Amino acid sequence: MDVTPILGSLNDAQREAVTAPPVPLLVLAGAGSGKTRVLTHRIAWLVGVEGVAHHSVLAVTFTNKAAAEMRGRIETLLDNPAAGMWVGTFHGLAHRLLRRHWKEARLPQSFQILDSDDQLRVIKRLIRDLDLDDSRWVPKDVRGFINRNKDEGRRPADLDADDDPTQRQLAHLYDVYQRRCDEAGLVDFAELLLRAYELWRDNEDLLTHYRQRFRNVLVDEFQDTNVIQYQWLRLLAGPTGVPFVVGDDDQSIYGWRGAKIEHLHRFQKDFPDTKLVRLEQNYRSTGTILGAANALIANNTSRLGKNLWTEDDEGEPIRIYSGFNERDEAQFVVGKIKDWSEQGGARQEMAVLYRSNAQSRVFEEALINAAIPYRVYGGLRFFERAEIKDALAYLRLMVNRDDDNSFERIVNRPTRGIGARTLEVLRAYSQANATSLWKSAGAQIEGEVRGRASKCLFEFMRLIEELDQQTRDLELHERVDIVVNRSGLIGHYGKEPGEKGQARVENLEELVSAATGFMPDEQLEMAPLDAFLAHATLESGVDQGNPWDDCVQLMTLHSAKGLEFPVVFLSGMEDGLFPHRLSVGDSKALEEERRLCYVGLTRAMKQLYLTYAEQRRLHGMDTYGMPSRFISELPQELVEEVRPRVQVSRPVYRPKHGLAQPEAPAGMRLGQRVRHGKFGDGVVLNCEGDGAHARLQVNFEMAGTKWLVMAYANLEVL
DNA sequence: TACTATTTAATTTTT
DNA sequence: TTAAATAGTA
Repeated sequence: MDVTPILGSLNDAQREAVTAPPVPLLVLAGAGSGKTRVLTHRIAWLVGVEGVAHHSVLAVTFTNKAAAEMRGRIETLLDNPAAGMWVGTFHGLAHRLLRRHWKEARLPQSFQILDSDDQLRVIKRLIRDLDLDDSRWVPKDVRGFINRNKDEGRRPADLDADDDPTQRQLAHLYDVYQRRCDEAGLVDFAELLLRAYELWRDNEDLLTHYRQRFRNVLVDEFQDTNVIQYQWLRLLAGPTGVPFVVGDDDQSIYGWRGAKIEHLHRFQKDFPDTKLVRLEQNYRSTGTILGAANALIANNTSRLGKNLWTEDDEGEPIRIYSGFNERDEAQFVVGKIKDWSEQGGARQEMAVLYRSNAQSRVFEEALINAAIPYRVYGGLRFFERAEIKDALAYLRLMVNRDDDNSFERIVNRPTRGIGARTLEVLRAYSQANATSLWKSAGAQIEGEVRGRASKCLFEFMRLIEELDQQTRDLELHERVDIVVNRSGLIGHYGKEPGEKGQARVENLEELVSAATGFMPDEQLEMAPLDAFLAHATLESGVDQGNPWDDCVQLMTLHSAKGLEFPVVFLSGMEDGLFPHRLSVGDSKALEEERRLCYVGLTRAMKQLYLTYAEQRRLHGMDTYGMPSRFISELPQELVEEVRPRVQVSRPVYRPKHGLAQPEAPAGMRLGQRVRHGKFGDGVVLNCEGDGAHARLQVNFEMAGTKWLVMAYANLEVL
C-alpha cells in the first residue's frame, strides 16, 4: 500500500505518533500543531497499513462538531466509508450503548434524555413537592450538586454526609431526583455517562465483549475529560489496552465543568509504558504571537511543558490599545476591521473575542453603526427554543405517557383550561400513589377533578392518544407536522404579536423540515421518532446563520477554542473582567484564566490586537479597571502601544446633576491613576468627603483596594 | 389567565 | 443596564 497520502504531509513528530507501535500513546499537541490531523491520520494508518478492522476503532471527542469533522476527515483519507467505526462524543457513544443494552442498564426501552433545562424543571418541581424553601435550596445549586457527583461517579449511597445537615439534605434531594427520573424513564446528560460506565462495570460479559472489540481507542481533547469519562476509558482499555490520546494541558479551560487536567499526568501512571510525543511545531501563527503565548503560559505551574515554534516570520508586533471607555474600544476595533477590509481582506477572517457574552453588545452596536455584517456565536440553539421544546414534549408524551416533565410542560400549552388547581390535585394523587401524572389524570377524571376541568383534561388525554394512534404508521415528518398543528401550538404562537410570534411559527415549521431531512443512525435500531427525540436533545442544533455570508466573527474565548483567524481582537483586557474577578485570588482558577488567554492569543495567525477600556459601564455603573495582568506578562519587545496615552480626548468627569456627588479633591477624579509610596500604582475607585480630609478608595495593582485619607496618603497623580 | 410591576442578580458551555 | 423570574392585579 502506498502510505504517501497518510504520511506525506506530516512532520517528524506527527509521523512518529501516527506510526507508533501499539503502546499507550500520549500526544501533547500545542495549539495549531495539527492535533486532529494526527488523530485522523493515525486511524487511517491503523486501518490502511496495520490492517485493523473498522469496527475495532472507537474515536471519541467532546462536541458534535468535532466528531462530525473527524468522521469527515477519516472518510476522505480512507476513501471508503468509516462504517463500523464508533466515532462520536462521549455522550453520543454512551447513549448508543444504553440503547443497545437498555435491559442490562435497567432502563425502559424508550427512555428519554433530559437536557439541563429539563433537568432544572424536574428539580424545581421536586423542591416544591418536598416543601423546601427554594432560596435555601437553590435549584441550580442542587443541579450542580447532583451533576458534580454524577460526573465523579458517585451515587447517593456513596455520599457520606456524616452529620452535616446541608449535605444530608442535598444527598436526599439527589436520591429522590434519581428515583423520579428512573420512574419516568428520564436520563440526564451526566446520567448517560454514569450509566454507561456502570453498565460495563457491572456486566462482565459485556465489558469483555467491548474490550475485545474496541482494541483501538482514540481520544481527542483529552485534557477535557472528567472523572467518569476517564474511568469509562480505563474500564474499556483494561489492563492490556493501548489508548491513543491527544491533548494540550495548556488549553484546558473547562475545569469549572469538571474537566480534570490531572488526567494528562495520570495517564502516564495508569498506563505504565506510555509513549509521549510532543507536537511543538505550529503552523498557524507568526513568531511574535507564539513568543507572546509561550511567555504568558510559562507563568503557570505544573505544566507538562512544551514550547511552540514556527518556521514562519516574526510578523507584526502585537498591538495594545487603551480606550477611554468601552465604546472607544469598540470604535478602535471597528476602525481596524475597516482597514483590513479595505486592504482586500475578508470579514470572516477577523474575530472579536471577549471573556463574557455581555461584552458582545457594544461591539454589535459599533458594527451596526458602521454597517459591517457580523455574526455572534453562542446563544439559544434551535432545539432549545421554547416553542420547539413544547413540540418535542408532545412527541415525548406520545412515546412515553409517564414522562411527567413533558406532561407538565404542555398540559396547558396552549391554554386549555387546566389550571394550577387541577394540577395540584393530580400531583397530590401521583405523590400518594407513586404513579405518573398521566395515570393520575386517568384516575381522577370525574374523581376529584370535576366539571369543566375534568372535561378539558379528558380532551387533552384524548388528543395525545389520538396523535399517537392515528399517526403511528406515518412518516416521521408527517407525524411532526400533525402534532405541531393539532396540538394547537402553531395557532397559539401565531397569536403572539409582532415578529416574535411569526418567528416561533417559522421555527415550528422548521422543526417539520428538520424531521423531513432527519436520517436516523441505523446502528441504533430505534424507532424513527425515538431517534429524532434523542437527536434533538443530544445535538441541540448547530447554530444557524448563513455561513456563506462574509461576517466578522464575535464570540467568547471559550467558543473560540479550535478555531483560527488571520486577525484577532482580544477585547476587555482588564483585571476583573479578564481575568474574571471571581477567578483572581484563587491560583488554580487564575491559571485557568491564563490558559484561556493563551487560547485567545494562539487563535491569531497574522495580526493580534489586545484592547481594554479605562472606564467601563458594568451593570449600569461606571467602573475603572486596570489593564489585565496578562498584558504585563507578555515580553515588552513583542508588543506595541497603538496610541501613547495622551489624555487629550478623555471625557471630563461630570457629576450627575441633582445628586450630591462628592467633590473630588484637587487633581483627583474617579479613574485617576495614582502612585503611593508603599502600595505602588493604583486607580481611584471612590471618594468620600472633600478637601484634605477626603477619603479615597484606591485599587492598587499589588496591594488591592484601600481607603486612604488624602491628607496623609501623599498620592502622586500619574 | 394574561399582562404589568417589582425584584434580583450578573463567567465561561457541551452534552 | 438589562434580562429574567416572580408577584401582584385586571
